[in-house]
Amino acid sequence: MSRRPTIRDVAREAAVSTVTVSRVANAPELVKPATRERVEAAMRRLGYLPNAAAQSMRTNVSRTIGFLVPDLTNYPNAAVAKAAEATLAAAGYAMLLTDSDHDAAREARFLRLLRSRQVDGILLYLSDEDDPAVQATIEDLDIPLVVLDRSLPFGVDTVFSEHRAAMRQTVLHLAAEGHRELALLLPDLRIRPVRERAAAFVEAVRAAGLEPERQSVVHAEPLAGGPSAIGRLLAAEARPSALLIDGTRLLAAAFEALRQQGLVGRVRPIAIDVVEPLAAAMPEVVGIARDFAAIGRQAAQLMIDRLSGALSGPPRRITLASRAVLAEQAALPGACLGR
Amino acid sequence: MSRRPTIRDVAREAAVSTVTVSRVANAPELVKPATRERVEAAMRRLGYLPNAAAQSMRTNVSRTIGFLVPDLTNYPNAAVAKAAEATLAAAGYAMLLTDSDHDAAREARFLRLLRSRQVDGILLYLSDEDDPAVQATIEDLDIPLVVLDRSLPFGVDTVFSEHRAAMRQTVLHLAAEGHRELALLLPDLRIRPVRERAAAFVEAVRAAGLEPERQSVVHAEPLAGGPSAIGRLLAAEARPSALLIDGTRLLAAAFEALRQQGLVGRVRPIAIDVVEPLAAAMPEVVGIARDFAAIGRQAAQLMIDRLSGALSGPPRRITLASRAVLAEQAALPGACLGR
DNA sequence: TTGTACGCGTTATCAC
DNA sequence: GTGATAACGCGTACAA
Repeated sequence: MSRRPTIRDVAREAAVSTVTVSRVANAPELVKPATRERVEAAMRRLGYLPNAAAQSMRTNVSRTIGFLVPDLTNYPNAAVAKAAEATLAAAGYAMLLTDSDHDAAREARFLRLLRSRQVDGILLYLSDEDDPAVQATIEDLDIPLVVLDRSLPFGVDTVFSEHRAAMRQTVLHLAAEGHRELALLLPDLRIRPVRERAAAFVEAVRAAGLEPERQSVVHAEPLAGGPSAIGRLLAAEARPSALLIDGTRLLAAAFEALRQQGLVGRVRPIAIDVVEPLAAAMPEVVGIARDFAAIGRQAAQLMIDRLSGALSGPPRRITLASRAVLAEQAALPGACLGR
Repeated sequence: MSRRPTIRDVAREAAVSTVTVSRVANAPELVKPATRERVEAAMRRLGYLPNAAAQSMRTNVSRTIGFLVPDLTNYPNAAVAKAAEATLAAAGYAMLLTDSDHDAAREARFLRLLRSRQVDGILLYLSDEDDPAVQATIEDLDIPLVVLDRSLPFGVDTVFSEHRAAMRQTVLHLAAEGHRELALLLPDLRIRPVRERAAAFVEAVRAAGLEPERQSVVHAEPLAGGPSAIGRLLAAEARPSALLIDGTRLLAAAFEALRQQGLVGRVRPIAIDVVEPLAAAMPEVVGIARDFAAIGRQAAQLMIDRLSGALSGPPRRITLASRAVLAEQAALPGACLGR
């Protein structure tokens, strides 16, 4: 395992200067075909690969994008990351992925780390859009940034999801089915989608003419206090007849609570942003879905356009729709899930 | 947005040489405290961050690890990647993530790309362990490689999962419950876990004394032909009474087929390697589980030890267990899933 | 069409 | 304890 071949080795092998080798790689049209072939043959013979670190140093461009997510095992994060990676790779960019595990301190640290690693831009899923330290770090960034579905108090390129219409549709649908008590179960996070959904729920409940004091919005930790908060909700005398649940983890917690209290089939579960294979397995449960691949593609494309200069000027804000997909209650197995 | 400060700017600001600045960053104990503080102050004032590309060029070390997965939206991939990233980050390594989307050609390409990006090592989930081009690319690699649960015809550091014991246990359990016709549903991939499970199933069926010709192993594309292959299986006259299903996607396809044929509740579904929140939502379905976080940690640690020199010598093979977790059939809602 | 010369930001080496 | 200097691999003026 000897030293890896450099541009100089190739130059020697092909009996040209390093400049010519560099040109064969970066601007082949400037090199006479015969010379080019000689150089390419030498490259193949030696197994030459350009040294990205050296290129990056020389050009001040790494063709690498950082992506920071709160939790990669959360399906939306993974799906968006996957689509973004594919789009970036097609444009010649690699993706440096970091997972903050919902820790704002780690987020600030990773942002600096990515910066120090010379990434050309950052795609960002924040776990707390209010955190001042993180906000300050972001504002200090001197590279393009694309934020995913967060509201920040300054202008940034952002890919938003529209959450309100689908929520409204879902609530109206449930009201039309005769549900009089609804509950919305949300993770306890300070992020835009949670806030939008809560606000839209309250509005929609009013629009549907449901008694406001019999509807509830519960913020729960999916893992820690989640199940018990849900348990309390279900034990209340004005128990909801339908439960809108945000995310796969809370959905699992909700099922557990329903099972424990023998309420399966008596409370209709409606899932928001649920992992796709699960949605396929239990379509009767899905309420609101998003096209995560499209989100990832758009975010990556926005980044690519910023870096290529195809897009310049003030922060761009893209909004993608959510979809309400509700089966008829009549067609539901409802009573049959769990125990 | 002016030029980013370099080590020279800091040196000037602190009235020392660049060497001293470098030492403050890399070997602070060699610098007199007073000097060190002056330098650190200058760093903070200027917002200095070392240029990773320059470091990498000088030292030939990037402190970056590549991770290639077949599909990031597949829960096991994401969970392993997350744990690996956390372990690597704690050791000062960043993770360059690529997704081959189950395309062997892309795998070979990404391996070269990672190499060209000067990653110090590669963690590898292969989508086809038999592909000769990929195998050749791997053997050519001159950096540490940790393979995840694949059998390759040459020695490599590998983190395996043990699949057989749990499969055997599960089959015996089902036989004891009275099931006489079993079917195992696997993705159509040439990878070790699929082969191990198939082999263990055949063995276990024999050990349980079940009639071999009434048991089946079906390889199905999760998306394309999957549902129809499952449909045929269920339409056969010797229809299985229990279905062991590998992976979340096939599980979804299986539910769809069961629903279509009105067999929900008459065929017991048993899931292998299923996404965790789904397992929490439908515990009655889970059959075999693995600790993906442990897998990711072990793989990352193996890599770190290779790079630090803590581990040297012949390829290391680590094997982690699977867990059979079967609820009693009597306690199952069985008859109640889907419609 | 090709080559010479230099510098990107950092660290290893060796001298002081 | 600190500094001068060279070198890492590459791309780019500029010259030929």
